[in-house]
Amino acid sequence: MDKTYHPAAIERRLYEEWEQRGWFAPAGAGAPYCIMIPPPNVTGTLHMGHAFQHTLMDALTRYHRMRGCRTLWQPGTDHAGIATQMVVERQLNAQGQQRSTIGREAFVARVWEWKEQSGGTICRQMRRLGDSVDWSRDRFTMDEGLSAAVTEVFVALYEEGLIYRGKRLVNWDPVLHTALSDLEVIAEPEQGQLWHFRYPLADGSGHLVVATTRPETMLGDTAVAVHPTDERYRHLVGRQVRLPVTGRLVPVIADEYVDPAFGSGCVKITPGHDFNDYEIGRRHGLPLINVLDRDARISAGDCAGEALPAGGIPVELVGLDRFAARQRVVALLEEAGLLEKIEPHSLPVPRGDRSNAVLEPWLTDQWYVKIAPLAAPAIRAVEDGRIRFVPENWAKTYFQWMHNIQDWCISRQLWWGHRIPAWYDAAGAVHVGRSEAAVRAAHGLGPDVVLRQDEDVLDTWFSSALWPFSTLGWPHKTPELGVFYPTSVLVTGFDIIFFWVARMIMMGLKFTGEVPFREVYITGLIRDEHGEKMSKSKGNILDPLDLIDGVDLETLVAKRTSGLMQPQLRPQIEKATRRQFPDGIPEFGTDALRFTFAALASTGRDIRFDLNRIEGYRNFCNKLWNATRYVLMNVEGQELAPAGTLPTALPDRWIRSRLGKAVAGVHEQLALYRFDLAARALYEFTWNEYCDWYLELTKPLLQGADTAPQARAATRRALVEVLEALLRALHPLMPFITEELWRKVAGVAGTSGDTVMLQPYPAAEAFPADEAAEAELAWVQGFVLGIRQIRGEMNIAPGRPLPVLLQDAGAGDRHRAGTQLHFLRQLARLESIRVLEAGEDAPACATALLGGMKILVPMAGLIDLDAERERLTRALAKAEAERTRVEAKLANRQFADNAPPAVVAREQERLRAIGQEISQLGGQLARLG
RNA sequence: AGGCGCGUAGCUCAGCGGUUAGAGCACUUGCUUGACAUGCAAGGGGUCGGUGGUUCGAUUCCACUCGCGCCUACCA
Repeated sequence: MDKTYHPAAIERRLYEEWEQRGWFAPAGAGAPYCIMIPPPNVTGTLHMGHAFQHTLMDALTRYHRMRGCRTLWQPGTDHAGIATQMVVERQLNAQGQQRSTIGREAFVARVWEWKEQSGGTICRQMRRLGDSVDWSRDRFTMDEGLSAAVTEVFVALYEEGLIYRGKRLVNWDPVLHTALSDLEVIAEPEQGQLWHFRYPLADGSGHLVVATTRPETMLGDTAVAVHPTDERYRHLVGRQVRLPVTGRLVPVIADEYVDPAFGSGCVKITPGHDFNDYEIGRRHGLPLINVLDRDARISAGDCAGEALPAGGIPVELVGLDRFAARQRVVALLEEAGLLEKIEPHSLPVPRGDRSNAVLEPWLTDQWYVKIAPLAAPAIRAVEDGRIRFVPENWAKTYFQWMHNIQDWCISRQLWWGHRIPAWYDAAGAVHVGRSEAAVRAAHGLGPDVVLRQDEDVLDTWFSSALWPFSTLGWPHKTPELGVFYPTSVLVTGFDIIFFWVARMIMMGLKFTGEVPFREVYITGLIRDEHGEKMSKSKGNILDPLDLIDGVDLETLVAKRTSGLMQPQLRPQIEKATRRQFPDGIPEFGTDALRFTFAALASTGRDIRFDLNRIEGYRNFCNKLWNATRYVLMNVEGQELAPAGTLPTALPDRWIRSRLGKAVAGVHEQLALYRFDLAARALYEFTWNEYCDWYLELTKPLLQGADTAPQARAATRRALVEVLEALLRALHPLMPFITEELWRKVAGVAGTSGDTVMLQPYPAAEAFPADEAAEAELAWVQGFVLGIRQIRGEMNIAPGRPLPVLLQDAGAGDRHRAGTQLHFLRQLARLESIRVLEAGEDAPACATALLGGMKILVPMAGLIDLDAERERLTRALAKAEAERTRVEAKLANRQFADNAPPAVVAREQERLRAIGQEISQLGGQLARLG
């Protein structure tokens, strides 16, 4: 074995073997355990958030597989409609081509090409992460089977009246030319202006003032609204104003919606271009005028397809972009003397989450899912506990959204996606069915009738919502569906609770009658070391593979600065990257990365990724590697006690007891999804107990001349057995190194099996608690620590053997000093131990306390008297302060009367012990003079 | 506006109604100790954001407050 661990040397080889031998596929007849991967964008790459979640999913998967479950981690990708279409369109544009000129069919073919070309990236990344997904079941949302499920669901919902087509205001992206759902809109406050315009009353008796942030939409105003109780305007309600620029007459109406305190208290109402105005328009039966085209340029104006009522839009405005039109409209009003004032005003501006374009509420025909009937059962499923959120607080977020849920706009004016299964005849009547043939058959439409399929595709999330059952073969009643659905747990981030989690619950319940998963474990979001969200535009992204393999600075800079949406950010990103990683990133290996993710997975919702952490866990890998090296060096080719031999040596008994407790903790924490605590339990056991104490304790046993061969064989057995179990316990978190080491150790341990991943996960009961051994070893540790403390603080060379005297040793102490002598000698580097008889005087010594006993190190030639005096004085002061505290506590009647007796007793014992300590320290100090 | 989260050592984070609040990293000191310098040993460092309350006892529970952040909705 190498002296240090080199992950690159083993990772790929082991993964290939796992995959080739089919070990990821569900096997056996155990209880089913299933996790559905949140499908990443097929043409994307995995970022740190994916790597984090994959680590947790794989840990759960491997853990349950080792516990004998029939375990399926279902992989796959989604087609990411808008994102993918945008990428391919950009490629096209770069070649001087346009989507519109090559046509739909050719374009979709190009997208498929791109998918084939780039789709392998994610699979490669997942393999490097060690993901034990069943690749034979890999699925893609645009696969035939999954597409059939989409059609089936669409038709069924339509036939039940839960999908409808309607002309409504939608969030329109004038750049991508598609409708978006509410969730795809990002509204950030931006600095704008509030324009105050005078709208003359039709009878010439004056004017009223409206305030608006969007002057250009006044071309489509169909009313002015005031609050019904607003005394200033009450008399105007029912009268008419002449809309400037267009000259149309519009009524003054009263509506509760108006806030009299804002602006002038009069609101222009544009039902065609504002969601609130749309509602007001409906309440008051106002006409609806559309003044924008699909590019958000001023159109000639139409009234839901009808001719514009009296008064038109000036020709000079038609065709102007909305922002240019805004300036012209303001100028026109100013020229007409109707501009009262302009105020600066901050307002939320809706932008598309992909295009970043300012969206327009726009009147179009779209398909909607009527959501309330689906939401109600989905709410109940969480309320009654059929689905449990972890941490449970996220249920609140879920409920809040579900209770206010709006109908879901599912049609997108894109070419890449599931085409809507609806056909129109020449008269424009719509027919929905599983295929054109089915539609013709169902409606008796002969071949002479021309049918045209709806041009639109479905929201990508529509197909993602079916993922838990469509991947298992639904609508067919496949065996897998029967075994693995409902799935066990969904692991995902809180950012897609609405997009995905809620919709899966609704669709799952609707189409299978069962919840799609029993638990939802919501992870935090990985951020950079400053707590900033990682994003391409911030230039702070890390590729998980770069942490695994390492990356040089130039490559890293190139990665972070290429393909930027805003190229002007390049210099600052480059500078920051060079500052943060002057030497690039070293190789850490997959296991170190995975252990880091697990250790960071606490309940918080922001997780800062700190390179120092991963470095620490790389060292941990190396520690484990070297511990194994030590074990093998001491065991290989040597005689071992037969398996099942119960250990008798104290260290062997102790480490098994400690392992049992550590393993119990891991089981407990994993059941709670506390990967951080599970990781910590394993880390601390491995490093602080197995390596720091146990391996050191085996040295006198194995290397000392005074140990019987049989005893050595027994210790070798314990050494190997505990390591073997530890490797199994660590495997779900660190699959590669544990596999490599386990294969070396298993043979020696006499365990058969080709792989650790199919071995049983250690049970705590296999290593029962041995409290006597723990107490005994705690005494040894206390002894050793006492000596080390003296050594450390007195600057005594670590190698120098010390003679030690024991004073006030009880019977137990005397016995232990005898039986554990060889351990004390080795670990504390003792020359000799002598027990002082009662009344026997000791020379000047440095002192350590162990229970009632004093451990004395004679000072002659070793110890600085002043230093020891100072040390004792410090300890004494500390002990006295403590005594004061405890005394005060016990003297308090309230405490003595009210606190539980056990607590009071503990304080009394504490007082006794501290009193003893003080007298011992005081005596020792006095002796030093 | 409503909802939620966070604030503990220099940094990143655990923890918890009851001994002296922990870890990793960083820091100081000493070590080529026969697995490991990606290591070993010792050490320094915190009035647990603030105020008030409940309690025998609060870092922990409650209220208020300050600071930071997120989500949903949104007044033209």
